[in-house]
Amino acid sequence: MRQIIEERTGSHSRHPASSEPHIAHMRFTAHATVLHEGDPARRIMEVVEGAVMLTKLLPDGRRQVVELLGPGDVFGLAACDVYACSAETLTAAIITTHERGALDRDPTLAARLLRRFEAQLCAMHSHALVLGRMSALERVAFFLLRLTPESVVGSTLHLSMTRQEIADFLGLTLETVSRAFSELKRRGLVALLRADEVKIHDHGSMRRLAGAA
Amino acid sequence: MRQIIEERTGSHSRHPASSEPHIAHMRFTAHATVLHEGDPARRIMEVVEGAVMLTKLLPDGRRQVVELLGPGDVFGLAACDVYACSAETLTAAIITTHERGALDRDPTLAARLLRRFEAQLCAMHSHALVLGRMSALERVAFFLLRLTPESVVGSTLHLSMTRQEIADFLGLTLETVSRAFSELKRRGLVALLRADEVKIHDHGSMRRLAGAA
DNA sequence: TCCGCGATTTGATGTAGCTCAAGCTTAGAG
DNA sequence: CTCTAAGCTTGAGCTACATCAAATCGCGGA
Repeated sequence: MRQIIEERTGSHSRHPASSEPHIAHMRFTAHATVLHEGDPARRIMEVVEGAVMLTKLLPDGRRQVVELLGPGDVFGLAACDVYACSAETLTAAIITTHERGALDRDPTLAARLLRRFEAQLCAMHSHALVLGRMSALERVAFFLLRLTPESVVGSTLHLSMTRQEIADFLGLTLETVSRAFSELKRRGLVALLRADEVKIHDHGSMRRLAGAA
Repeated sequence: MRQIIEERTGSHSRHPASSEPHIAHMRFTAHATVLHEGDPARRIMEVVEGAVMLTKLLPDGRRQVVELLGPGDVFGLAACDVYACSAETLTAAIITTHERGALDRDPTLAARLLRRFEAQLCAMHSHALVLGRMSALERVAFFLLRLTPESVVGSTLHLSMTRQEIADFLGLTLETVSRAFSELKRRGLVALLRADEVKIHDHGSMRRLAGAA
């Protein structure tokens, strides 16, 4: 069905499409680097399948996971001519790319990306509220409720992120994230089947914690 | 030159275009509410002139200013069918609106908005890094360096926001913002001509504080 | 099965920024 | 010019989260 041309693994996949502009889809393993903040921004990318995180670094090494992406989401953006964020896969993933010029030539593509940008911008607005104004417990509750439908298997959520990655997404430390999970468990709002498998028991309380958003 | 049809003042201007879809441009005074979070999302809006802030509220009243907009920036977005943020003018402003359906019909408009969405999404990514990982002093330095060119008069910046608004943008309290201004002044990085007029003396140090971004 | 290592949890202590509480500054009205 | 009120600054103490430091868990390989 889908045209899969290349297989990329590990972290050796820097701006993979730049040298082979004809490639339509690329397959990545989990924990692969798709592109680096600061590299020349040649193409716009789209998640076809899997999960990707966008990160930004400060010179001293502090990291922020700025966005979590699922199928349909767009990345590889640039304010000037270099990528504004790095992108890493969280799971095995399939990525497709578009030439930047194609946005002007292909109105259908433009319309689709426009819709997706709107959704992603709204998600960023919510995230700003989380980062700027919510307590640690509220942030973790919000995070669990916002996990993509893809990560829900039966009634349990599968987190494909470490505590450190969650912490970097929520603007916390890994210890604080861990304590928040324990506190939610202690209060009976969730059960931790394993470190990366969560079952939500009390959706109402969780939603109240997360700001009823 | 520009077609100005309506004059709106104060906070009585709720989704002003919804009942008069033929209106192209609207003029607002400073501190006017352009639209409310949660109202039906009928139109997409664009800042023509002036400055607008987008805010989100939590049920208990905590507020986050999620985005600061200048000429060309787009707002009035919705993840579902209601506006995700409220919008208030910071200065006198001129706003234009587009029917949501026009995005599909008008490829030129779509292309323009696409470019702007990309820029705004990149700005949100930076803002996430600020909110999630920067100290109070760094946030304020970042804020001062990112003020729109419009607010720069000669060599001094004119802040059209109160300490509370800046605090809500940076995820701080107004006291902490005030202390950060005082600290920057004490260190000789800026001069405070008035509460709302700042002159940057040491751009290098400011840029270093703001993460050299 | 046992071992080893990375990830997680938990505990003890430190601190940046929040909260509460005065004063101070400034612009606008009378 | 004086008065007032809104906004700003500064101080003192508190608290949520960070930091530092051990355990403990759990999975892949021998």
